[in-house]
Amino acid sequence: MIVITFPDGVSRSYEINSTPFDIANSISEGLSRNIISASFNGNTIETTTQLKENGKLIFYTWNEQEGKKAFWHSSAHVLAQVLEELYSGIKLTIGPAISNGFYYDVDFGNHTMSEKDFPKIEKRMIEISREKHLFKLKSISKKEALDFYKNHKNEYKIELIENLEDGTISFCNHDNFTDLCRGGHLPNTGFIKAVKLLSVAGAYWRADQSKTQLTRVYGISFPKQKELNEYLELIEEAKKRDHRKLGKQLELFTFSNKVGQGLPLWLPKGAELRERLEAFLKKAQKKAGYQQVISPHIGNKELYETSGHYQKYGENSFKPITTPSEGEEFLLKPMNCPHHCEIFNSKKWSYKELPVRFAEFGTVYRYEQSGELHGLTRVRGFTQDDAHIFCTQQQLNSEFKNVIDLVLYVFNSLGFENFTARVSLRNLGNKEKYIGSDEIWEEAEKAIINATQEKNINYKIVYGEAAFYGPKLDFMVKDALGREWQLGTIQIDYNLPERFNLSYIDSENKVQRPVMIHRAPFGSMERFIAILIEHTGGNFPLWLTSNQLMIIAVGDKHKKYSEKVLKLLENDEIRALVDSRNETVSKKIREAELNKIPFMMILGDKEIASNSFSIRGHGGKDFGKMSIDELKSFILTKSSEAIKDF
RNA sequence: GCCGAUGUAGCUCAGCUGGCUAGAGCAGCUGAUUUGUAAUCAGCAGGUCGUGGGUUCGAGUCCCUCCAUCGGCUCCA
Repeated sequence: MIVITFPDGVSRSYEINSTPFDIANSISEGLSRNIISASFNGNTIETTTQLKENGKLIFYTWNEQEGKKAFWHSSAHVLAQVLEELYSGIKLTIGPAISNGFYYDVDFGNHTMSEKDFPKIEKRMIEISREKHLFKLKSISKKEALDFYKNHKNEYKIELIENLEDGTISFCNHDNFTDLCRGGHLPNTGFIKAVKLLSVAGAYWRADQSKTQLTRVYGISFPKQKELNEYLELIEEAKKRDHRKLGKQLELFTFSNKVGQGLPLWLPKGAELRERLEAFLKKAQKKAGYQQVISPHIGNKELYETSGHYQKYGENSFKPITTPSEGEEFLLKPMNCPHHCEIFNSKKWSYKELPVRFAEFGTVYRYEQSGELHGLTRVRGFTQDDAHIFCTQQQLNSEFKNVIDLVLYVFNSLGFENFTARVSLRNLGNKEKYIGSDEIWEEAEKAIINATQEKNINYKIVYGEAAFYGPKLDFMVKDALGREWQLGTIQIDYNLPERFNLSYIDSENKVQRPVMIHRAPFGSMERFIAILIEHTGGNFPLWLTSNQLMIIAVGDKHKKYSEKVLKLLENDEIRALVDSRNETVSKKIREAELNKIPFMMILGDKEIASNSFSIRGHGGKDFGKMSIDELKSFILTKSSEAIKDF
């Protein structure tokens, strides 16, 4: 007998070699029907794995992410089976589950594959699923595994197996299909009731640009057709919140081929929104002891050679600008830090003056690869809400924590609750990508992790995401379609102070090197606004929106009165507009709705006579009648409730 | 940059296997209407069918080049 412990702490005894399925069945038949996957002592296992020792067992159903993973991973096996069936001689590589669905990377050889082929593949996947083939996992020796794939001439699988240890290798079979796999499958294919292939894309083998480009087929599957339909509807809804679409609709920004790819043009409404956000941050930064500085849009090439940026990025960026003077070269500013270092160097500093914090909404230009450009989230010209803090080693921890507070203040003020904090460290296997000694890096990494822990922020460590000059704490937020973007960032840097020979005089009159913190709570104005648009669906907070109220004059004769009301509101800094066009009230309401204006005032004979005005909220909410004074305090209160001072 | 897809009026979209002068709705302009909580009516104007080349008697439609956009990959100071 073996003792199985369940997540609720209850333990029960079972025959040795019982499977998770047997155990679930002993609890309830319903459970056994729903279990998709299980984990035993922390390892993912099959529902048919025989248990041979005491341990902790967790069942996974479709309701758990783990269950979905097994479901989708199993679906990837079925996809691979169909692809092999339809395209002879292709080579399979890997086919994992992802957060929404699965993909399979395939070397199609001479075959071509496009979205037109999806329907027949989906159809065949469903046919196979209906046949309820069991997923059978079996251990296999390294030699047998290698022989199998040598026979299939599949160099990718061979490479994978060569990196595995003998004794840990398994194959998964279902129907007539076999794949190298470590497990985590459905009991049988019959669970898969609905399949949708989503896209084809190129993907490099082992994520390495120098290796073969494979074809990646993305898909998603569900236990019920209804759930697939709901998922597709959800995607359609999410696409309506796409900032590129709303940016056009709400006339916030545009692009022009004549101006150039990835170079956003801010329209009046977008510019106003952006300036309001800048003012919001400037105000908080002033309280936090920052000083504004201004630096030019170009800098001498030497500046970036000193910083190391030119060596690192020069070849893949905008080329230097030459001048009539022989050998003189300037670069379009790709970052603000070197300029701020030189601002720091403009005088001699005493330890008594530190920390010094230089802030600038600095516009920078980077030649991003054409395929990477994406609306406002990835552009070639953008404005960072940048600042650099120069401090002593002793001040580093508290300065870092203050910056965390500022970032959290910004995120909270804008309703970004679902962010993740990422500690971005070096890829230790690729140290030549980074400048600075190990000691310096370790010190900086320790400082970031300490400060983050002291602030009680949940974080995950990701290797290989550091900047080349130092580690970072990044605040990641998802867009409407679930893609993750880095917004806020805080970076510790011991390297640029060295390279720019920054110094201050300490209390013992000795020359010391300051530490530098780079930070940008928004990240960039462009990306932040893009994500803000997607999170709010274009319904910006009242304190931020350009137009808070639309005064809708019922007829021509109410125009004058409307304008008088407008003046009164404007006196209290309420942002309103008058719509006195020769159109019906319904049409004017409709347009205010489409423009996502938070409040509408209907102004006609009745209102003028009673001196109270009918207020409608965006979406049709009726706020009843208000006097001008009531309306003023209503809007001002609502507006200030949403935003607290730093 | 790479893989795949797409590109028709300011916007959203029709235009079947190549065949009359390229269509519609919204927006715009003009006029009528003076309006009460999500589209008043009529008329007008608006397009080198992304660019350049080719095939053809004939190209929005087929082929090639380039440009841009979209989904990924790679990259992201």
